[in-house]
Amino acid sequence: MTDPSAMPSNFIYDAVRADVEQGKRDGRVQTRFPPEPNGYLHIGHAKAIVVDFGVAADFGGICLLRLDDTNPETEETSFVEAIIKDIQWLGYEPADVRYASDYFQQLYDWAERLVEKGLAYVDDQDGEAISAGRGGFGKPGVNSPYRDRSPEENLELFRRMRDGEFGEGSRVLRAKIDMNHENMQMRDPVMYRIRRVAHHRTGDAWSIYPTYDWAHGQSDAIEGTTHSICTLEFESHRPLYDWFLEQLEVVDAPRQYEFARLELTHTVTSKRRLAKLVMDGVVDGWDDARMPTLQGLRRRGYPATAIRSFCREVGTTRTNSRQSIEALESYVRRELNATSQRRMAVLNPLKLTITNWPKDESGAPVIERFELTNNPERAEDGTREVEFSGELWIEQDDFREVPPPKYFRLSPGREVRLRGAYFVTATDVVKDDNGEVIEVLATYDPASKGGNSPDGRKVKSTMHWVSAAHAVPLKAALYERLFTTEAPGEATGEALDDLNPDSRKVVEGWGEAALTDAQPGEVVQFERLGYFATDLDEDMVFHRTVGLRDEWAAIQKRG
RNA sequence: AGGGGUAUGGGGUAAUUGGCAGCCCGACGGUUUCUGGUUCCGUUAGUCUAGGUUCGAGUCCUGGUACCCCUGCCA
Repeated sequence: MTDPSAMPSNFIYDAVRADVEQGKRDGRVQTRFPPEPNGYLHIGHAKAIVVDFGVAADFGGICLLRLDDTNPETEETSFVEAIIKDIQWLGYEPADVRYASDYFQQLYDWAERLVEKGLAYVDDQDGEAISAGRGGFGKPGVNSPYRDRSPEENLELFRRMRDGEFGEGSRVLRAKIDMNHENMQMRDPVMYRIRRVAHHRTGDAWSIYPTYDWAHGQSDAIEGTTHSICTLEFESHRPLYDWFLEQLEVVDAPRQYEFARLELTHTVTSKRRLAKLVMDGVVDGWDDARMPTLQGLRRRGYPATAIRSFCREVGTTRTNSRQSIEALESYVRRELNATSQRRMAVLNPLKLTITNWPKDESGAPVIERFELTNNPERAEDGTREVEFSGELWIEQDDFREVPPPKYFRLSPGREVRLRGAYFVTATDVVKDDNGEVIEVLATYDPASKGGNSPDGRKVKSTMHWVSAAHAVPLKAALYERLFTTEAPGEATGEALDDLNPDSRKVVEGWGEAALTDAQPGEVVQFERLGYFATDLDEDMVFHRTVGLRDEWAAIQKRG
């Protein structure tokens, strides 16, 4: 069990702690993460995973993965595989993998029991009639004309439903509760419907399928779940959850607790809308680095640890709220700053020529090698060797012919440091026919070798660079927000209206040779440019994970 | 309209259950720095509202207000 002082402070932990201290269920704690295998996991699921697995781990209990596969029309085995992988990537290992479909027989037997007790009946009405009969808010419902069938007749009809004697949609099994109940969920909810669709696991074995309400609590009970944690929209289902377990006389029944789901600015988590992005070709796929799916975030280079600590930090409450995407990014930066290797790369190259750079006997420019630190936060990461010569690439942003106020980088007459190498002073520029600067001429101070001047003079800026003769070509995918508005979907009701056409831009640049050693999926910091993840598939393509906090950008913004 | 929930600085979230409103993100100012990154320090600003109980209220009571969820044979 985790040290209590290190545990999150919220109502769920309070409830679980109270149960444990009172010795309920022998102090056992068991949770489950119950996704429907009809799509990929996204950042919203990450919070549920962190809560479900976290509570279990903190109290020395276990957490199962249960695929809630009660609707055969939308579910696929491929999603199951992806879900398991994503959970493991996040850093959790389910104590067991179960399926609601494992319990179809038990669920069916229990349903017969309710029929026999007169607590469930077969309704021959169609969906429209059932809906109409349910009444409305403040308006009572009316009993189905089939509500008072005898248990014997119901049992016979229910078995014939199971045996596939009736057409799809022609009959349902409903719980017999109260058509006048103030809670709509209690107005004789449907427990089984007829579906002549192959199920991804049970095939054609069943022609009736349990609904969420009938399957969920009972599955929890079968598994021995003690605390069934779900999101707020299921709150009104809780009385029904309890009712079923009570009628079945389950001892030590699980209890349901609801928390607010995670919402993020600039982020869509509706499965329908994400699917549309994929279908319309707006993104390359579910693992496109702009997608909020766990696969997308992983491809973008978000560390699983950052996602986990973010989810812990936002907490578990019953208050609907929306987190800013910047908050998530700040966790990503914190993690990456501590762990990522530093490399120099130039995305918008501008040539810098050192006019007083020496040549060797053959007339070729001298090549020097410098040892550069891999990570200033972590000395044990060591150094790497980088070639330096008189022809370099620097970032276009790092030079201004006419420097604005507070601009510290290179401009004519100003001296700056090339990181780890020399002090250089810009002396002149070369322009093209349009008057654009295409080359900067500079002189270097041989005494400043290694990056410090023996006379102790200071420079205000240190810039990154790559040697033109030694640089390797690379591509970088730069990302802007996929959605322009803060809360897509709110203004128009349709997220896709707010799409940002410039959400991805690919640029070609130059990087130091050491970048070719980066492992697929590894995130490196391009100094001053931000964090980039090496692509898993393509050669020398980097995804921008997040930028650096940039004070100069803030100065510019302020004007 | 009926039922169920929720309200704490700009955003998020705590408060030993009636006892000094704390923390994270951001913003701002300074510090450190061979990354305008990082570090460190500081500033800013809050209990939805109107009453009530109390020595004392974010917490309890009463009345408002705002927002969320519920009328699938989805989950």
